[in-house]
Amino acid sequence: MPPRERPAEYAILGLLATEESGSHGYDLARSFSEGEPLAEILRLEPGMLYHHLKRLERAGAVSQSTIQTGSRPPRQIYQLTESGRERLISWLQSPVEHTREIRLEFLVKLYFARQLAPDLAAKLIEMQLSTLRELRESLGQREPADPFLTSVTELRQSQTDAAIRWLESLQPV
Amino acid sequence: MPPRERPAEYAILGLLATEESGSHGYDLARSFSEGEPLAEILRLEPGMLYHHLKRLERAGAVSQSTIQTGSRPPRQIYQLTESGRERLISWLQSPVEHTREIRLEFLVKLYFARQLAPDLAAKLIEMQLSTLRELRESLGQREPADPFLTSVTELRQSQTDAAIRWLESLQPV
DNA sequence: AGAGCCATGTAAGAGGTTACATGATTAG
DNA sequence: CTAATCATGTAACCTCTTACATGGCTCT
Repeated sequence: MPPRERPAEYAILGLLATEESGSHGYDLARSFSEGEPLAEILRLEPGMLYHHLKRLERAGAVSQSTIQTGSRPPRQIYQLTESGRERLISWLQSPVEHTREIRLEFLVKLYFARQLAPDLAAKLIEMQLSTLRELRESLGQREPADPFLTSVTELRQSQTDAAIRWLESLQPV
Repeated sequence: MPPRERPAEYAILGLLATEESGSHGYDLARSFSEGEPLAEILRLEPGMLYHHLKRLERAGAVSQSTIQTGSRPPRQIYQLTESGRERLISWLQSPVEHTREIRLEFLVKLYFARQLAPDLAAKLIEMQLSTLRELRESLGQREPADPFLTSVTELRQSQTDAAIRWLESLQPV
């Protein structure tokens, strides 16, 4: 699981973190369907959901057990493992590096950080702020010759400024 | 070629639009390599570049001719067709629909619109502004019950506001 | 009786990344 | 003589999207 972002998988871990007794695919799918807050920031079709569950199981982040339900297809119950919980927590404690990742990755982190531990959310916001402030600093120091690249930099600065101001507005919570 | 964005293919068309006599893959690749302004907004490795060229040829947007260069592998010269030019122009005249597409798609449009025809760039900026203003309007009318969704909406509003202000700063040009 | 829910997936394909294959030529 | 440049690609591998397959059960 290590390589990249894959926010969907962490969202699954996040959902399982609040379900002591585990949960099955169809159940998790509901959290990603229309009307649910998560669906506003992250879309996840059944096909991919089941795919991610298999991957997480192979990676040891969740454990799987089968429950017969009579006539229906048997439920695959997934539970967060200790290793899975550690990965989740460590992910929730790392800010995203680019402004464009605020809209998806960071929002997912924030959503679960708030649910699992409010102080974790506060720390996350603080770290994200200092990351973006550093980024903003480095954008300010560029001096491109090309007028087009000047515009590009100005766009990035203004997007980053907006994200910083938004984060600051969250902070007093 | 119709379905989706694929800004890289339009960037190729854009480069060919300023080369009456056509250009070959290796040559185009230079425009996407480090130090070039395009590389700041769009990365394109050789593998994908050649792949796109084949697609564009199949779609009739470029025409291909082979030139023997003695010992080296023969150059494949690509030229923009009339149909290709029409697609490019029509693409340059359509604003992007979401704020997140400003950073890539819109910047590519702006880059080539400015090079090909300044009045086209002015029109593009104007249309993009009205699209984003409409979007901003609709974001302002939401009233989510959930405090988390309120934050999400505030983030989107602030990002859209920043993009609008940036576009306005471009306009007097 | 038919619609929609439960519950799991597979299949096909679009689109992209990274790395490598080839083989001559030119620059240091 | 070695490294980089020219010039074309292929191969393997991911990720995600969309659509469908299966088949019983529940509600109206």
